[in-house]
Amino acid sequence: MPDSPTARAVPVHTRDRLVAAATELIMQDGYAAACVAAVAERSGVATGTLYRHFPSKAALFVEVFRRICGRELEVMREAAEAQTTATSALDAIVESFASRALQRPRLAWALLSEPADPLVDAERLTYRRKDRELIAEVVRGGVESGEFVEQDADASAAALVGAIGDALIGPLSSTGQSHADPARTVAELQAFCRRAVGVPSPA
Amino acid sequence: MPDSPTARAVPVHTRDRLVAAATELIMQDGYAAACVAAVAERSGVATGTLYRHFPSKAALFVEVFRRICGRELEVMREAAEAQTTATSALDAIVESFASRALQRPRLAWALLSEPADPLVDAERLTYRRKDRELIAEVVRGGVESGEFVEQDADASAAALVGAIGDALIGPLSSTGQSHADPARTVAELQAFCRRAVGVPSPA
DNA sequence: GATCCGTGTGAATCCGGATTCACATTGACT
DNA sequence: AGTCAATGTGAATCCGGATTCACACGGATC
Repeated sequence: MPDSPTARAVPVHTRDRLVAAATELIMQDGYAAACVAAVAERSGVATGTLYRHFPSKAALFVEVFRRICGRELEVMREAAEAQTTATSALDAIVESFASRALQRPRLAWALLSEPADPLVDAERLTYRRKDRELIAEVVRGGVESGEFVEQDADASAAALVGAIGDALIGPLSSTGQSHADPARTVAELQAFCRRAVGVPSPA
Repeated sequence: MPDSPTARAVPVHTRDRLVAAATELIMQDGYAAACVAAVAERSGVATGTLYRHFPSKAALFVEVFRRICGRELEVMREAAEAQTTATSALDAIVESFASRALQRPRLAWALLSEPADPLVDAERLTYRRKDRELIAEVVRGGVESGEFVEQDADASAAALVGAIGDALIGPLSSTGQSHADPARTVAELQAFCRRAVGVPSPA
């Protein structure tokens, strides 16, 4: 039975190759470098082919962002849910976010603040909102359990998202300089966040 | 002595008019709406004239950003220096930043995170760094005086800048919805920042 | 084997701005 | 008056991409 219908020569749906190529380009050189021509070339297809699978460049990248951000969010959520206290959940979120951002700084920057199409920006905001919601959830839990002081969970969550993002990507924004000591940076940030939500000082 | 040399018919150096027009456009509709044609029209000159005073559009907007951000920074610095304790200085910075950002949300967003030319982005980063330095200074003071707990002032400053920015403009990012209760938002943010640097709870 | 559909091709085209430039105008200085 | 520098004009031009489209090609269906 040569060449059965289901066992085609690993064509790997072109659509997926396009998404993969776009993802790689963003990881390497950010959104700016991810022009249609580059994506097509990297996928081994012509530029026109891209439009057989996506109505526009923006649509392709919305999908790319959706996939990446979705996974990131899931990782954070799982990290948080594996913990038993709000404090350790907060630590876990920071740790998760930080370690991944520091490993792929370019990607982190692209995801968090690199200029992009309006459609892509909208997608970014959607996920940022989800990040806030996840953190707000943790904060609410901490306040209820008495681990954290009384506070407006949504306001704190917004501030925490900003703090985490800026502390990690702010300093190295687009310029390639990395943090001197990642572990220390993360620890410092965790301490900051704990204090911010009012975890009693360990001293 | 009709028409003395110094009393020209209020020409108001065209250069300044261009800067003013560009500033107004940014305040109203953000960077995206500030195209060369619009700036020129609003200044009452032709597009070509812009290039008599600036080598490029980016150069014009770098100057615009420099002026605005410089003033904002100065206001924050003065607000901080008028205080006698690090805690009140931190409060004053947050209050200053917040009240101004909430009054001109569109401008705040343009200044903090709207996509712009690389040159303009670079200017933005310069001022963000200065913001960090100002706050780091305050944090250092607080740590020394014992008002704040021991911490890495630079790391905390980066996180604080992010927290303040996100808490204020994050939620309303580009979409016109404003904060329900500005005063409450500011108070909540001040409390967050105090806790974050380890000011002993007022309770 | 005729037709159709899904897919691929890539040069030509379109598009939104920024930028240029040949041509005034005006005031200053000789 | 004559020259020059500075400034203004705005239509024409340029430019970096995204997007289109007329033209294949293979496999499936009838």
